[in-house]
Amino acid sequence: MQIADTRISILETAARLYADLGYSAVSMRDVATAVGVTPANLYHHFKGKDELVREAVAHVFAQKTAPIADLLDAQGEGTDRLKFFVDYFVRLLTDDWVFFRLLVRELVDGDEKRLNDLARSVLERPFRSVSGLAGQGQSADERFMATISTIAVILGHVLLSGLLPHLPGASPDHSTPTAIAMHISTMLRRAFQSNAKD
Amino acid sequence: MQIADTRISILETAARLYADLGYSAVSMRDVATAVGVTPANLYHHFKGKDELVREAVAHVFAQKTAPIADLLDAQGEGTDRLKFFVDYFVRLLTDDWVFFRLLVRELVDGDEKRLNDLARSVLERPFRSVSGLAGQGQSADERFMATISTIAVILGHVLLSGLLPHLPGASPDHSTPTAIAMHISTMLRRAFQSNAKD
DNA sequence: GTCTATATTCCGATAGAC
DNA sequence: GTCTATCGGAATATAGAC
Repeated sequence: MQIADTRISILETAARLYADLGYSAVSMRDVATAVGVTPANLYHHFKGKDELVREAVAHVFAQKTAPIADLLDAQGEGTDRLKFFVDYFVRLLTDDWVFFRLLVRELVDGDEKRLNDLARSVLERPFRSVSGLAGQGQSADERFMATISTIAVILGHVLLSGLLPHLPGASPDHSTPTAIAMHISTMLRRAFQSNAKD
Repeated sequence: MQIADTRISILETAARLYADLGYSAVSMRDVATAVGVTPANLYHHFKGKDELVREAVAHVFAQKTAPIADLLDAQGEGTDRLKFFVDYFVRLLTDDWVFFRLLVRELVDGDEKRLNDLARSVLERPFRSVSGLAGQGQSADERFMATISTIAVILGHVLLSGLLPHLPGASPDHSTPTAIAMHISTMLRRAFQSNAKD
């Protein structure tokens, strides 16, 4: 389309700036300048900064999370669905720096309402899909914790990826999505498969 | 001591505010008011906001991380040092919300220099101590990744802990430090012990 | 729907008295 | 070492023309 949809342009530019610098570090002027409009224009499309932040975050989450559960559910029973989820989720977080940083910012800064929105819009469907993949022989509590651990280890790896070059013994190969995903898959398989007793 | 050390008081108050709200959301006025001094006083003790932020973060990290490696190294060979580390680190992150949030903020927002400082001041010594605990029979690369995974799963669990009540199947017991630490220890033991082949 | 112009508040930072 | 007073600029937000 030739006529740019200003509202969408504002949302995506704002989301990128918020992801990089944090909400409070980005002014309405900054967003307006980056989009190429005046600050007053932003107030035509959004009530104020709070609304712009909320809608920018929701815009990114809505775009990125819709495919996750669909792709998971489409996997046949014969495939390694846990490995598929790990590969997909690692790749999503490492490839889309905006999504990852907004996700972490919401997890750290979000109040109860925003955490609830986050749970329902981003993590609930993948959570349900993964719940059945790990620790089938265990109790409901153990399966719940195993699911959390699966998401946690992926999130933690990506969060630490920027730090790896500064730790002793690191090599560039350790930060690649492929290496991370492969390591996590192997680790989770060992941890949660066939553990009748220990 | 009766005479309050204003500088220390500024550092600790600032660190708490920065942890809760983020660096750019907290003004020098906010810090001064919370401490009970005037904004001009802050500029007597620190060159400006940048320096105050850096020193406040460094102050918290220096206090909290010194005991970690010492305690780890003091553990005898016969004890379960991996379990000890997991218990200690989970407890540290869950009990000290200021430390945890500052850590995550530095991981997400830090530039190369700050990440390097973070690696050396906080994570390098525990990293070395943990490196020998998991996956003894494996290659250097595998042990490196296993160490990262150990820290990652703990970090991820704490990061997700605020979200658990909003996920299906959760109970309050899942968010307790004891339950988290126990689950992670069991998981890591299964994942990294005695894996000659699979 | 986008602009110009502006109101009002808040920001980081400094000068100088005590 | 702490204060009062203040500067110059940037923040969010609004009014009203086009």
